[in-house]
Amino acid sequence: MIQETSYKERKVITIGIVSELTGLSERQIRYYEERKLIFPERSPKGNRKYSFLDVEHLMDIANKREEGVQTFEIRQEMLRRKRKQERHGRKELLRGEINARFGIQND
Amino acid sequence: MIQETSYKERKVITIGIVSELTGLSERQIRYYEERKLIFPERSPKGNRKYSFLDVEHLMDIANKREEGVQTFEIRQEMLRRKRKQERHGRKELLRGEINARFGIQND
DNA sequence: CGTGTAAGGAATTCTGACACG
DNA sequence: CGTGTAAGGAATTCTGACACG
Repeated sequence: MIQETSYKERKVITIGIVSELTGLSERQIRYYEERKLIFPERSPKGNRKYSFLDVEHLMDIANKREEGVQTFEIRQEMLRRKRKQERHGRKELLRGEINARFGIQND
Repeated sequence: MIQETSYKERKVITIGIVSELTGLSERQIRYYEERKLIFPERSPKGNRKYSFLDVEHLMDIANKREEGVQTFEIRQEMLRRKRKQERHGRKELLRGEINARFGIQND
């Protein structure tokens, strides 16, 4: 858990390779970024860098698009899922704090 | 085990990013390839592609070099380790076969 | 809306070579 | 031996724009 971003999350893949990996055109990949579906980092001189997780997201997006789902709908789903996770995260955090004070001692 | 090369082994990182990640110059990285310490794949048009595992190997190589170890020595160590692993692999395979015929039934 | 494409420029990468120690 | 560097070319990536449906 104290790990610094695992392989899956590290942004190290250039757009050309992402294109090969996903089968999407560079145009499409850049457009999905414009629509805020994907968030590459940038190298010092401005080149986009993606993670394996980004690649997986892009493949999910590609599937949704094939089903005719529009980008703004995909975005809404993403945001909904994210908010849900945040609520879950806060709940876990709280559980941890309560345990720390009143829970079972294990040290 | 039936997984197709995990994130760690997939060759998707270009030399510029490997250079950033390892602190080595591109010249050094290419030279270590020439000395057969590292084996990038190539994109259709000839660009080198590395995996995270390659990046780790390069960092090990960098450490060895700082200690003054020469590339051919690093190579020898690599080969020794590899042969040892192969022997181990064959042993495990054999153990599996023996078990399959004479071992405990578990199906 | 989602994607293709031509345009022009900037950054990346490649190879083979010369240099130095 | 290990690494830097300048050289020239090829491939990559970037942005903003026009096109089409």
